[in-house]
Amino acid sequence: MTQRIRIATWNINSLRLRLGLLARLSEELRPDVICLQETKVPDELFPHDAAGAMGFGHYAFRGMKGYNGVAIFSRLPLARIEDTPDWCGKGDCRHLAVTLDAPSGPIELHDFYVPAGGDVPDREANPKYGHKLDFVAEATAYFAGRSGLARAVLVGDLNIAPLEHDVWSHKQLLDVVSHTPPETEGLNTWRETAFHDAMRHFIPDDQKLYTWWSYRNKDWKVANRGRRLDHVWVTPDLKDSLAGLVVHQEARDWEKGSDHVPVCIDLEF
DNA sequence: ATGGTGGATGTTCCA
Repeated sequence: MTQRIRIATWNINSLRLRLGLLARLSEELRPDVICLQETKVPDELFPHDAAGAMGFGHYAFRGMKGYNGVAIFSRLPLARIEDTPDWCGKGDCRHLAVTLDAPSGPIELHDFYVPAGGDVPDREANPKYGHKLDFVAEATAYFAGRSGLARAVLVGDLNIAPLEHDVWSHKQLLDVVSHTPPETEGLNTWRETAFHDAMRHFIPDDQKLYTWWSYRNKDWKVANRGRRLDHVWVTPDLKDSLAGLVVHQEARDWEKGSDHVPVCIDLEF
């Protein structure tokens, strides 16, 4: 008897503003677990009724006022992993880790929101860019120290498009934050510590693949100047369990939608 | 070379 688990990741860009669209995502894609980023809701204002109303009996969240924020809604029981680093010592709410109680056995799930990094790709001129590179380096060191990590899934808005065909124009974006060599090399090194790129498992490297289109381009579909900023990674032992990928591109046309679209991965055991 | 849009906040930050 095979067990299928669907895990979704979505930068929702305000949980409270888009509760209705989250319900729509839940109905259209029927994920077992949804990892959210940019919830932009402080913990004391978290909408506690939302998860249950959408059929998710279990949830965890870490938010702050105005910015950042991550949350996980789940049909499977989950236990929060508490002893995770305070990345760059900033107290930001950019990472949530849980253990999912899946029928096939526990799965360690990491939900990340990597700093966007500002506009100028220069550490000196733009401290946000340095923060982004430092965050990636710290995360790399953390997972490098987790030797033997298995049955783990890492998802989130990593704010870096690492491959040539993760952006609409590799050459034109080499100096644009999200696709500069220090970022792409850093992200690839992080992934290689312990993970396999689950999206590129299904879509070859030479095919364009995007999860984000800027709000600043009105006719996003015509210009199609997208980037793959959202990612799903799995430890190598889960590679043979990968059973499907959905990049829910139509969500970019939802009324008052996010600039990111949901991504789902299916695991079959 | 610039500005374009959107969310939370509060007269500006962040993306």
